[in-house]
Amino acid sequence: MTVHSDPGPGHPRESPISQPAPTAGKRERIIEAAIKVFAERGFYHARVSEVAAEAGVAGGTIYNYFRNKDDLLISLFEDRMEAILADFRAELAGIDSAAGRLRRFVELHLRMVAQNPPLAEVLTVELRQSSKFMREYKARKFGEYLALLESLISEGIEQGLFRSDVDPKILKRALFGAIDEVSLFWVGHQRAGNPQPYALDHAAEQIWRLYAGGLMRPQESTP
Amino acid sequence: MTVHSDPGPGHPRESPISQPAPTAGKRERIIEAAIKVFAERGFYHARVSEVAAEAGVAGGTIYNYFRNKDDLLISLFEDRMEAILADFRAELAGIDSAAGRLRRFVELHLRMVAQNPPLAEVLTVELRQSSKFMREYKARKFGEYLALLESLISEGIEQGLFRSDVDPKILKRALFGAIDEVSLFWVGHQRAGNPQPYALDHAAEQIWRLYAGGLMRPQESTP
Amino acid sequence: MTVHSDPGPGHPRESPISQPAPTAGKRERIIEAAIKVFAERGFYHARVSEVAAEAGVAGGTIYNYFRNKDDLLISLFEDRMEAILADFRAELAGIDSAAGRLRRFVELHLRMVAQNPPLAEVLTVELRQSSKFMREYKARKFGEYLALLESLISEGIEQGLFRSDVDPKILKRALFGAIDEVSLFWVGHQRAGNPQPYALDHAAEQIWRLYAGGLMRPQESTP
Amino acid sequence: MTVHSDPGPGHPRESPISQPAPTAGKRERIIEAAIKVFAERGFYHARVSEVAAEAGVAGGTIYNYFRNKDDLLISLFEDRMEAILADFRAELAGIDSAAGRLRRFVELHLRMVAQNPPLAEVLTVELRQSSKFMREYKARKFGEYLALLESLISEGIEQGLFRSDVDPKILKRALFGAIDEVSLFWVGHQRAGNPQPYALDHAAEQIWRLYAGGLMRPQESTP
DNA sequence: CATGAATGAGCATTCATTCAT
DNA sequence: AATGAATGAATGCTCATTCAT
Repeated sequence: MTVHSDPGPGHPRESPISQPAPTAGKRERIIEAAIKVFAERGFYHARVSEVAAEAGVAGGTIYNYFRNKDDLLISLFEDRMEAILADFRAELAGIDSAAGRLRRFVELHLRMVAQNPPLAEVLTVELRQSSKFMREYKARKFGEYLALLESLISEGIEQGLFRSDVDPKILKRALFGAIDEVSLFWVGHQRAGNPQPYALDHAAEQIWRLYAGGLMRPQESTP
Repeated sequence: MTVHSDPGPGHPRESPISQPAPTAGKRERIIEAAIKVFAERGFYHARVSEVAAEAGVAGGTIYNYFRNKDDLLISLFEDRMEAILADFRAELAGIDSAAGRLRRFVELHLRMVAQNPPLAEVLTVELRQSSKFMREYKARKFGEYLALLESLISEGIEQGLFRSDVDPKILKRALFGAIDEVSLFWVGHQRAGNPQPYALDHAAEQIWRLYAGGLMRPQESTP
Repeated sequence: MTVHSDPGPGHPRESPISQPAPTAGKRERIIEAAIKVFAERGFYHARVSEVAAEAGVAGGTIYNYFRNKDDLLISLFEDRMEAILADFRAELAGIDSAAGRLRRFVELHLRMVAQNPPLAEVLTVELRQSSKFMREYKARKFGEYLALLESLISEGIEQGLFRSDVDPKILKRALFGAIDEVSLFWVGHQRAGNPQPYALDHAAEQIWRLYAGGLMRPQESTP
Repeated sequence: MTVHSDPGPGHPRESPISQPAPTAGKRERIIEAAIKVFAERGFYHARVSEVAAEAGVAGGTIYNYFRNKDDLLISLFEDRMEAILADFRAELAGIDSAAGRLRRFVELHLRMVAQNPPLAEVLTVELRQSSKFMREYKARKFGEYLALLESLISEGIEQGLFRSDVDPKILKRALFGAIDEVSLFWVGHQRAGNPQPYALDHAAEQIWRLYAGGLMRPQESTP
């Protein structure tokens, strides 16, 4: 499934019954370690040996599971984005109104940030840097996330709930950028040892209220 | 003024009368070169020697004007941010209504992006990475820009134009994030050789309409 | 007999009666694989895992039969040189004249090259490199081959067939070097996908004629 | 002239007047060091840092003059082969008879070996190994040396001095192989701390006598 | 005996920075 | 001030070897 990364010796994903393979979870542990280390030190300042130490494996072991440092970042991204997308889709499936779904999306993103700040940092900050190849890769993969967001806006328009003069191509980015920036500041503040600058659910409410007000047709009021 | 960077042999800013010193503009040329190279290759992939070549100076010359590579990025940031802030303040000074000023802010940011895409890339992308020191530095310096934005929102609330239940601390970040994301996608698209995904002034209008709708008190309509 | 290499699980050579052990031939398969891989990639570029793959065994299995990579090369050398020497001695046993035996030696060497080019490459090229220890080892083991050659020349002198002013110590090396160089060029040419630069039996005749002319006393003519 | 290697900062070859450039001789010193270290330890066992230490420069300096370790070997080869060829051509220019020229060639090769054993080792041993690219490169460059040898044989045939049934394509290799093997054994013996196994000029005489006897038409006698 | 995942020593190479000229 | 050759610390990656299963 992952094209660019060796699934690793234990091939954990391919043993459905899976009495824990000898290497079960090793790939996972490396990814977890990478998220932590990349978030703390930044991708370029992080040394592969630090990731290995954090994962409790030898340096060379990383290369049994990932082609190189770049591939570790990409695989991490792909792996976690897939899980997040699946989670989001499941959560949104039970909600009828486009407005409710969009609101839920905002909440879900910020909940994810609150539950796993280092992951949020890595997913949104680290991949902006790195090689041209990785920027392109990220753009592609990240597109799915934005496509989901765009579909929520488009649905709202189709349902006659949102104003018809909004451009979903632009507003999906505007909304994502808003959520992302609010998240990252919060995450950075935490890391620096400061108290929370604001509660994330308060932020979710603020953002949603703003966008609801901007998106909805005049007669609608914020739910 | 610049604490961390050597103003350089010509000290151009300090000789107000100054017929251009023999090295006048050398510091400036290096900064211009750095913007170009950092935008193209990313801060970590850019080599100091590439910046030097682009600026038409020898590698060692960079170090007559900047302490090190980090300092070059920071100085660049400081230098350009000051100019941008001064420009924005001048532009906004002539506008009365908080709504008009906020709208103008969005337009100015996107105009800046359109006029100098590499600068936009460097200012918003490159500084997210880098060392802990630089992240903190950026947060501080960047705060002025956000403070300006916050003041515009706060004014709107004080003037009774904007809803009183919005949190300017959060919404300034939401608005900045929205503008930034829309900008960066546009910039990245351009760099990749693609046609523009959207016109930036159309984007400015969309963003403004959205935020206006969300910020303004119900009885107000988008201008 | 083999001091430095584990004869392996089947110990085939030490059980003279022995119906082939379950692993019989595994050591042999590894050696064959090593000859192929070392010839193709060179000893230093060849990876042990490549040899294992070529032999159809797991990487670790190599180490049940050989101490390490160096030992694999040495064992290969020893093994094949013994077989070659036995073959040569048997072939030469039936020839009376020293001249005929020397001529046959040249033919046998080139026939061996033609029949097994990769082996020829490994035996003569790869062992020149490698560690000091291996160079010395090779010198010793290889000496037997040269000793055979020297004995043929010495016999010719004793028989009054060859000139008495030739130095067998030097000429054995000269002759070996000549045969070897002619062989290796031919082998390299083949590997590169080129057509044969010359027929090896033509080369054998040329070399023999040259050495016969140079070695034999004036009144003698090439047999 | 050298295509694949940076001639280095001082560009010593390009300053014909050459008051010693600041880096004069640095490239040369590195090559000398490389010859010594490669001969002692073998190309693959030699570390770049050892070459640097031997040359009295920092590790990184090597890379101001050569692209990488391979390029150092190739450049070394090219550099010295050119000098040797020029030397040989000059020496041979003053000799009339093909036989005399061929004899001189043998003497020159062995003289070169005696004067610079490490160079002889590197030129003939180290380049046989290494990557496919280098093998091909060597074949090309080394061809010039062999072409000179072939021309000497061909001339002898044309002059009616050598037998017309000898194949210069094969015999040039046979002769080179003979000289080379005799040389390398001598060199290896020296390095191992043993007394010389034979005098090199004695070897030259033996080889020449052998080839003269084999090449010359029956009525000719060795000069 | 066979396996192959795990190990970690080893090393070429890069590139920011210095400093003699 | 400007230069650019020299420096050497820093690190990603390879691959021979081990050993638990």
